[in-house]
Amino acid sequence: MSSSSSSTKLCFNSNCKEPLEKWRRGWRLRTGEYADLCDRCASAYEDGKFCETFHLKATGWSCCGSCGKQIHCGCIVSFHMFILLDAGGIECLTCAKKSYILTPNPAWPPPSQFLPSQHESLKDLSMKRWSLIAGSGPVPWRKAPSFFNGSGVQSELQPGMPFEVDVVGGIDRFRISDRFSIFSLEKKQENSFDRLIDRKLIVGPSETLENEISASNREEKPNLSVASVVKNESSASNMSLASAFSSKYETNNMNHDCASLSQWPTLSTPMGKHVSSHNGMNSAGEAVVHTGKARGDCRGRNQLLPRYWPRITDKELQQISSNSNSVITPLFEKILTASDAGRIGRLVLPKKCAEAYLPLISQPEGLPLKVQDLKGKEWIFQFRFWPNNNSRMYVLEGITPCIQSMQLQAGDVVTFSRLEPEGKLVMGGRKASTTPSDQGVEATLTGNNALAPEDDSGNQITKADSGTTWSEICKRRFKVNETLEVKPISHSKRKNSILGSKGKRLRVENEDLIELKITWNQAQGLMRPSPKIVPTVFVVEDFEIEEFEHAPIIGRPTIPAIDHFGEKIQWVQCDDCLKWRKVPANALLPSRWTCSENVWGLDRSLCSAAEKLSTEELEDMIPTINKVSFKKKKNEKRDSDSIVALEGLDALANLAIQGEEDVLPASSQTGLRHPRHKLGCTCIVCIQPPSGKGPKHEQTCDCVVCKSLKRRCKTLRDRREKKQLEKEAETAYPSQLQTEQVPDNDSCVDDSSERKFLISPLKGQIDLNIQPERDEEVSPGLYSGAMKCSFTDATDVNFSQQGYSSLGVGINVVGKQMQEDGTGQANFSNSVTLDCHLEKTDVDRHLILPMDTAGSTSSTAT
DNA sequence: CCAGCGCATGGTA
DNA sequence: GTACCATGCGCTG
Repeated sequence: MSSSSSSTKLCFNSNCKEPLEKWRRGWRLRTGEYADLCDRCASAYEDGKFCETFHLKATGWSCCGSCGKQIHCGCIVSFHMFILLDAGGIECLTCAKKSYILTPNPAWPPPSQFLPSQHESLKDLSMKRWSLIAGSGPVPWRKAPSFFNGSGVQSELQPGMPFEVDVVGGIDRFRISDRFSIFSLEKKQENSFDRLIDRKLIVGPSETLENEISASNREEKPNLSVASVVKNESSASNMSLASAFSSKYETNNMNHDCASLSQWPTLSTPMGKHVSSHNGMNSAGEAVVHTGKARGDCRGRNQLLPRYWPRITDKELQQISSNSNSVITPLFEKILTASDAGRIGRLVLPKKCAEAYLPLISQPEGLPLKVQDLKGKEWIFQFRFWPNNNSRMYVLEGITPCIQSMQLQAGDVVTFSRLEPEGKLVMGGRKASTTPSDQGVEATLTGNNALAPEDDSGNQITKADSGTTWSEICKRRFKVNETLEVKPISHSKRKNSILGSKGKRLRVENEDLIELKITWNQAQGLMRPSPKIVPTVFVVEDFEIEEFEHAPIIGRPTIPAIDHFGEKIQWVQCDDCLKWRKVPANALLPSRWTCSENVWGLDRSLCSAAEKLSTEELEDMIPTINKVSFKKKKNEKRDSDSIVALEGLDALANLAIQGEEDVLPASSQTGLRHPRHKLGCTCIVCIQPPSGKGPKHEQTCDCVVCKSLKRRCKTLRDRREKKQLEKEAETAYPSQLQTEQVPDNDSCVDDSSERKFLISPLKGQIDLNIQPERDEEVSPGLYSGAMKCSFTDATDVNFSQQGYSSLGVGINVVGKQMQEDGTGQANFSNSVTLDCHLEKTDVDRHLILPMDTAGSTSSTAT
C-alpha cells in the first residue's frame, strides 16, 4: 500500500466516492495502475471485507451456503472469496476449503495458471458449443439449474455430490478450480512464481485479455498467463484467454435461464480454439491448428496420462474438418481394450479424459452423447458412469456399431476430438496394424504426427526435426512405447482376449524391457560424442567434465589413445577375433565392428592378422584392463552386444573416471571424460540434481549430490595419493600390502566390503574379476571382455557414472556400489554410493539399468 | 440359456 | 496408500 498526500481525488470505490486526502492502493486496474481507495475502503480491501462494506446493496450478493456469510459475487475484489456451487448458490472459500471434495479438474493447469476472469465471448462460445452438442442428441439434456437458486435444484441431485450438477457442473467445477487457483495464488503467490519459473513456464501478462476485460471484471491480482512450454504453439496469452473467467460473467449468469446455461464445459475447451474464436484469429489461429501443430488441449493433455494424449494425424485432422472450416481439436485417445472392443459395447473412458472433455454428468445413467465419426456419420452413445471405489468409471455405451464401422478392434486406437466452433465431438479410429517400427520411427521423429498408417513420415521427419526439444523427444518416446504396445489383436470374446489389462500392462513392461535392453546393449555403450562437436568443459573439484551440446551419435565404444606418433587414435576390438585394432580418432564405428571393416589399416583388416599391439603394450596403454580378461578374451564366446555395453560402461567409465591422470596420455586427459557425459546425460556429474529434474548444477552448487560428488572426488584424489604412497611403500615393504587399506571419508562405501574387495589373491594388484570359488555362478561373458570391468584401485569401482536418460535412451547408471551379500560375495548393485545422503528413491529414478545387466558387471573378490 | 447391465474385484501406476 | 481401470461376475429380464 502506498500513500499519497494529493487531494481532489475520490475514492475509487463508486459506492464511497469519498474525497481523498490520502489514498491507499487498492486492486490493480486494467491500466496497470491501482485503485486509489480511502483509508476505510483500503482497510476493508486489505481485510478482504471490501464487499461487505461497500457493496452491501449491490446486486449479486449471496450468502455462503455453509456459514451464511454474505459475499458479493460480482465484486472484482471478492470474487476470489467464494466458489460457485454446482447446485447453485455459493460457498465462501473458507467453507469450501473444508468441504471441498472434488479434485480440481485434472485437465486443467495448476491453479496458478488461471486467470481470474473470463471474457463474455468465451462464455458465449462455450455456451454455443455446448448447446450445439447437447441439443443435438435425441434425448434432451437435463436442464441445468441456475447458479443461485440452488435449493430447488439440489433436490434433484444425488447426495454427496454437491459440486456436480449435470452440465453446469462442468463450469462450476472449473470455477472451483479457478477460485482455488486464485486462492492459491493469493496465498502462495510467491511460491507459485518460483515454481512456475522453475518449471520453465511462461509467465507474463495477458495483453489480449487485458484489453477485453472490463474494468469491473478485473481482478486486482496481476494477470498471470502461464503456459507450459510444450510443443503446442499456444501462447501464454492464449492460455490466459482459455482459462479466463470473469466475475461479471458469474454475476450476469446468476439468473440465467437454465437452458442458456447448458454449455460445453468451458474447462474442457482447448485454448487454441478459444483463441481462434475469441480473438478473431481465424486465419492464423485455425491455420495453426489445421497444420496439426497445435494439437490437443495442451493443458489438458499435460494432465493426462501420456497414453491418452491425442496423436491425431494431419490427415485425420483434414478428414475430420474437410467439409467445413472447422478446426479440429484433438482431445484424447485410447487404445481399445478387449472389453472396449468386445460385444458389450462399452468403452471405458479414462476418467480424467471424461471429466475434462466430456460433459459432466451427475447421474450414473449419464447423457446421450452425439459423436461424429471421421466419415461424418453421427453416432449417439450413452455417456455414463458407474460408481466405483468412491470414484467413477466413465463409459461410453453403445459404441459397438461405431467401432465396427471403423473396423476397429482391441489394440486399435480411438481418438476423440472436437470440432470448433461447432463443438462437435468427433471420434476417430486408428488401426494398430501400422508396423510398430514404422510407427516408432514416425512417432519419434514427428511427434504428434505419429501413428497414421497413411502418413508420409518422410516429410514429417523433416518438418519435425527442426525445433525438436528434448521434452518433445521424451514425450514422443511415450508414443513409441505405446505404439509398440499396440498390436493387432483379433477380436474375440472378452475372456479369451490376450489383451487383458494385465497382459497389456505386461506388454508395456516388456516393451520397456526391450527398450532397456536395446538401450543397454546397443545404445548405451555406443553413444559417443560427435567428433565434430567441441565440448564445453566445466570443472567440479578439479575434475573436468565435458558437456556436449549436441546429441550423441551412436558408435562403437573404443578406447581413445595416442599412438607413438602423437596422433590421436582409438582402439577398437574386433567382434570376431577380439583383437584390438587401431583406427583414427575420428572414426565412427558401428556397434558391431570386425577387422574386415578396418579400412584404415588394411594390413589389419583380417582377423588372421596379428594384433598390432601386444597385449602388454595395450596393457601399458590402458593399465586398467585386466590381464585376466585378456587371457580369457579369446577363449570365451560372448554376447557381443552385452559385452560391448559392458565394456563401454565399465571400462570406459573407469578409464574416464579413475585414471585420466594415470592412464591416459597427458594430451588426452582433458578431453577424455566418459563420452556419455554429454547433452542429455543425466548422470550426477552432468546435470542430475537431487530432485531428478531441474537445471544443471552450478560449479558452486552445494546440493547434496554435488557435495557428494565433490566429496567423492576428494576421496578419489586422496586415495590416489594414498595409493601412490602405498605403491611406494610396497616397493619398500611388499609384504604389508595386503592389509593396507586406509579408511577414507566416503561414508557410503561399506568398508568391509571394500576391504574385502581390495584383498586380492594377486600380489600387489587388485583383480576384481577373480573369484575362483564362484566362477560358475557368473555369466561367462563377465570376464571375457578385454575391456571388462577391472580395477587397479578398488576405490574407483564405486564411482562409475555414466548414462543417458533424457535422450530417451533411458539409462543412467548413477552409481555402482560394492555390496556384500550373504554369501560373502561382493556385488555391484544398482544403488548409490555417492553419498549416504542420497536416498535410494532418488537414485532409483535414474537406474533404468536392468538389474541383471548391472549385476553382471559384478566383479567379485574375496 | 443368454445377453446385457451394474457393480465388484484386483492388478497396476 | 490411493486412484485408476480392465475385466470378472452376479443378477435380471
